[in-house]
Amino acid sequence: MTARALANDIQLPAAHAIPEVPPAIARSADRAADAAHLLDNSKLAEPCRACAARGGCHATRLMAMMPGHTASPRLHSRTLSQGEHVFYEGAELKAVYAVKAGSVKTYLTGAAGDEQVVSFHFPGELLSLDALGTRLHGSSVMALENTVVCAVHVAHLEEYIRHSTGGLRWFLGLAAEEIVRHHHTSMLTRSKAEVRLSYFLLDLSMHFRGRGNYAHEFTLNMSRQDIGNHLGLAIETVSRLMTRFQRDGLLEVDRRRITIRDAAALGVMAKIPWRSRMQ
Amino acid sequence: MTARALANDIQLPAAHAIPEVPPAIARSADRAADAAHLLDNSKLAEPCRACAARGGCHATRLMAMMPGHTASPRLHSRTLSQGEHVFYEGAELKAVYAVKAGSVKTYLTGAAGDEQVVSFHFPGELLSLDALGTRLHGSSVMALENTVVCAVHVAHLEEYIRHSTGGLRWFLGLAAEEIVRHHHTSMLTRSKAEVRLSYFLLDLSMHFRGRGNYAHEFTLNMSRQDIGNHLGLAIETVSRLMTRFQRDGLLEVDRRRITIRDAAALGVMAKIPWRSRMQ
DNA sequence: CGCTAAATTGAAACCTTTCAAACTTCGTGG
DNA sequence: CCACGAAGTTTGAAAGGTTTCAATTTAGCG
Repeated sequence: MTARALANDIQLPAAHAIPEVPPAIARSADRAADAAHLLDNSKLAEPCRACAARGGCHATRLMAMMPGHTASPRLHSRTLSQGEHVFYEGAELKAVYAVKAGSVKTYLTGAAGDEQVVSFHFPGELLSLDALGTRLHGSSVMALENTVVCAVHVAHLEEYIRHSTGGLRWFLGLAAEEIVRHHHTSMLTRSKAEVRLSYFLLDLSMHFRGRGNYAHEFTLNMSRQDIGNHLGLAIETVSRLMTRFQRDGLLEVDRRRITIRDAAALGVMAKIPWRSRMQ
Repeated sequence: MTARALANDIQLPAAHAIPEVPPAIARSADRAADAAHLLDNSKLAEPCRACAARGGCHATRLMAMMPGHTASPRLHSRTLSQGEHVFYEGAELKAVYAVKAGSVKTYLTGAAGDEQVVSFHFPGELLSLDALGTRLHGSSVMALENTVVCAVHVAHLEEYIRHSTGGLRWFLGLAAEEIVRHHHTSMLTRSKAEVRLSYFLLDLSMHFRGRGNYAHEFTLNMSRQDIGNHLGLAIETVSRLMTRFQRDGLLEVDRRRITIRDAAALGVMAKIPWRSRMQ
């Protein structure tokens, strides 16, 4: 692998610039997280309300199953700065995490140290579901900005699914949703660059709309590098397409600020079927 | 969309050559399946034993939860010929299906009638998990050869997860496995054609090995068109790569019969990490 | 045995990546 | 508060890989 190729990969912050992060390090990081519970909730509750408005916020669900959640929920929360990790691939699963505020990226590390951004996650979404089988994290999660995550012990999750009303249905729906998302992204494999990027932007737009924000105006929390890596495109291609989309009046780009001007045309380009959740 | 582009899409058999299959049709097909239970089990049991040997056969799990499974399991089974559908996208979910014998492909239908092969499934695997949330099938499933599927009512599945020992753990693992598979395939998005195809062949090889068959010699149940569609490659590219792989001594290709000659080299080409389940 | 579908092979067009360089932004330190 | 350096982004030009178009060969089926 050339140095050029590596340049398109994720850059770990200096403190974590270790070729292979040993499980021991990751575990100690998790222990630190456990110690950082009993956090101020005034700020945490805010994004959850936004999620609840949507009715599909998984974080709210998880909050509801925490002991004493109504009055003053004692969450096992953790704040992260940009670049900090929630957990590393290979680490032991100690809890399922929900994003409370901010945003994160999930990525895999290849044999050659190269990395692949699998997905981005926003408030209300769960993070470590892929570890429920092996009990080892199959991916790493890094904060894209100042972020708050909430940890729920797996035992609590299992109890909730097994005994709570609607808990099982909730989880079945969650699993199904994950698979459907997989199906959608797999359609991008055969698509051209413009389809991938337009789909990505619209998907993001719908995410923000679902959270009660403007759908046509938002800021990208991730770098061009992350976008390109995630979509399987060179960052130059992403940049060029952004420019072209703006030239064609589809959207306005100001650094990481995106304004969608012609959502319909963008939808046609993304080849989004009507039945899809993004209409 | 040009006629040429459509040529790479799935061709429905004449009997089903309807642009949009109405849910009514799909539902009647499901009803026919329900009527076709009480099937001969002598042949059905065989692939299940093979799965049981592996220890991870979901069909076996599901069989175990059927009433009276030990002596003469009364399975809601259904036999399909090549080209027949288990269910169509948009149809109401009536049961979760497991492949008992044969093989199927799962695909989505786009707005323009174009289609995308999402995955292939073999004995022991479950099919309609993506419908557990909406209770509507999010994808269509077609038999690639003479195939037998077993239907398990969702209520039974839920009861099993909730009350049976290890049932929940089993399902959590299943969901996690699905997500991990998603992660792996998403790595192919940014890969070149040779990586995609070599990964596909090795993945298939491991599938067969897990089922007690030879890992280095197997036959492709699907057409080049299906392979190309699934991998996001033109069928010509698939064909050319097959030829090249053979020329380079990586494998031998005789029509749909594949013999892997140099699995190590193929693994290097596929960039498979050591920790992966495919070693 | 002939027809039709599937698969293979060749050549040109197209798209994306790669290489290279300039430019902008942001954080840090003077 | 400004300057500087590092990182991120944009833009151009050439190289490479994949698709498309076209034609041929092979296999499957009635």
